[in-house]
Amino acid sequence: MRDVASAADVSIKTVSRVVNGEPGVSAVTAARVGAAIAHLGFARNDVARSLRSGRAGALGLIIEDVANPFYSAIARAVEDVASERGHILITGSCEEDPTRERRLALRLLRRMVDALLIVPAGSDHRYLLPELSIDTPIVFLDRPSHGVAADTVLLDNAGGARTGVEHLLRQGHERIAFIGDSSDLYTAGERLAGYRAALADAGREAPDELIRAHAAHSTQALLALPRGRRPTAMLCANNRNTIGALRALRDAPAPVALVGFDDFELADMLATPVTVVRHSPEDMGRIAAELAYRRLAGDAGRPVHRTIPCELVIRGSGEVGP
Amino acid sequence: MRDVASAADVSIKTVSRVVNGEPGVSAVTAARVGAAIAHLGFARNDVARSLRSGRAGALGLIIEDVANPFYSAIARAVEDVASERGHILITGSCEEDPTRERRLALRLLRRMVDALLIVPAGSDHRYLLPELSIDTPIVFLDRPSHGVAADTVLLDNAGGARTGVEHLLRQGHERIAFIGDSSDLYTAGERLAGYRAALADAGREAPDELIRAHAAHSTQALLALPRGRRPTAMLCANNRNTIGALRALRDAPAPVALVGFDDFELADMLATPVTVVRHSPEDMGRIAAELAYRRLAGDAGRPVHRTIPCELVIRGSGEVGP
DNA sequence: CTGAAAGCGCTTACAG
DNA sequence: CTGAAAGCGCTTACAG
Repeated sequence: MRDVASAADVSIKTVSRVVNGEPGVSAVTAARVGAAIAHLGFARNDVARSLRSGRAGALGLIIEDVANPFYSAIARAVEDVASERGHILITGSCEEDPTRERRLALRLLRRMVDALLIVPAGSDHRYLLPELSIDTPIVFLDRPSHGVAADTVLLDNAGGARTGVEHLLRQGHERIAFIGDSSDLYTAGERLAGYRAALADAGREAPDELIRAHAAHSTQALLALPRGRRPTAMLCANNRNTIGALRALRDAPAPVALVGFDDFELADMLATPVTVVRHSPEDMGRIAAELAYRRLAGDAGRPVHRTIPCELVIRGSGEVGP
Repeated sequence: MRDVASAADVSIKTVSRVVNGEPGVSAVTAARVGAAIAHLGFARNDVARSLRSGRAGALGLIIEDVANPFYSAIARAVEDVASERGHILITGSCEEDPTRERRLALRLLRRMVDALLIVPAGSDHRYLLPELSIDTPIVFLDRPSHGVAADTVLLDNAGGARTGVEHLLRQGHERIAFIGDSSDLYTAGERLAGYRAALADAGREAPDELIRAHAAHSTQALLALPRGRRPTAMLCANNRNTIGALRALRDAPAPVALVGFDDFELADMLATPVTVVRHSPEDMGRIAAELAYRRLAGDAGRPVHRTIPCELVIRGSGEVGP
């Protein structure tokens, strides 16, 4: 910028004005500066700009794994919102590891990201308290925060699971299994609660032997149960669980009804197209980013909690009778 | 840092030494500084650090779309390599738009990324020449650069396509279609060349009417050809083309053999499991990132070109006879 | 419409 | 082992 200034015979403040499109520069001066910029191949150094202004022009996003379609859909939606404002997106994968979550979060905050969006792996976010008080908006996605009050965007986990189970009950199923991850995981716990609630409303209880983790393995175990205790239907709590169960069911002697939580590519192309509880990860990412920008625009109201709805998509696997 | 220094009654240089684990600080002093850091909740400002050192501690990655599994696998591999070095990853999706590619590239370079990895959408990269001469390593992935010499990591596109077609020829197919995107796209063009080469080696030519873009639509058109001109097999040039063709083939009266370029999730779970030409996008991302770090470590040798191999995975759809 | 001065928070390049 | 000074390249907050 100093070189441009001396080439155009102006001060660096005037160069700064031209580079940033600020008003108050005569057309003649602006043209001279523009020519010098082009001639020298000048490009603004945004690191220096960030240091002075205190804002990096970047959003930080921490997810479990970018290679998982659910999270990459979120990342893409967040990127689109950031990009509209000329901001960039910094993404980190924490692999369900609270230590990595924390390390990544602090690393991004040291970069002075304008806001931090986080799908938390840990269950204690008090380490973020100093940042929250320092005016960096933090938004939680998919899972709630612990120990700090912050904007949050969740799915209707319990409602979606309930809808799936109610659908299976309507087909006449009596024994409906639940295949999910450990209910320590927030979303798995909520979906299990929805499953239980649907059964309770129907006057049934959920036998412990029908509630399982480790999709592929436990589906085989369920199929090996004696007739009468064997489930005729199952709710799979996420896309990985569903795919694991489908692999195990491929060799099943008798058909088993299946509803999966989360839609997935090619669900409609399998031999028996898969009925799913669908939602929009794109909406989750977009809404979270918009909440962050609202805070940056000065909204200092109480933390906001938004819920993304779920809907049943009927394709075939959930309509198999008992 | 200044506050820490005065709290610990040392200079900021000493605080800097402690924060960065540099040697030459007595244990007593280090402990006093450490206590002040903990007490004040100090965290280093990495933007200031980057400005002074000239390095952001970040890798920039430009891809077509993070939500596409091929690219998210690359992004994840790059992130893992960057993360080992304490670096972060900034990702941008350019949607096959040369203007967005350029805008994103310049935006990342203004942030002083240590290196830029790019899956190019455009066909003129001379706009990067000033940066290359300024010692920012740039690595091209999946498609070659134009007008600048740079490290490049490509798939064995032609070889992979040739392998797929040779496999279909061995099954006795005489009329093998090619379903791909416009051959303006580098990878599509290379795969088409491999297809042609395999047919030429077998003493056959590729009739123009069997070479098509727009997978779903043109698969239907091919099926509507009169017997004798109708293909009995097809090579699909990428994962999107394959899925499009599979949707169209679902209602086909007679089975058609199919080999797809790119593996994809659930390929083995479809009614007829899909034979594919498989490769490793993870290797592509990892190798590209390693090349970038080798340059940063001082390697100033000639641009390197690496090729990722392809292999045929036999699953069923490619073994359907004519 | 234009510019001089200060400063963002660190690291560099020294000196002692 | 420790620190004083300069400077990275901008923007801020002024003054004229």
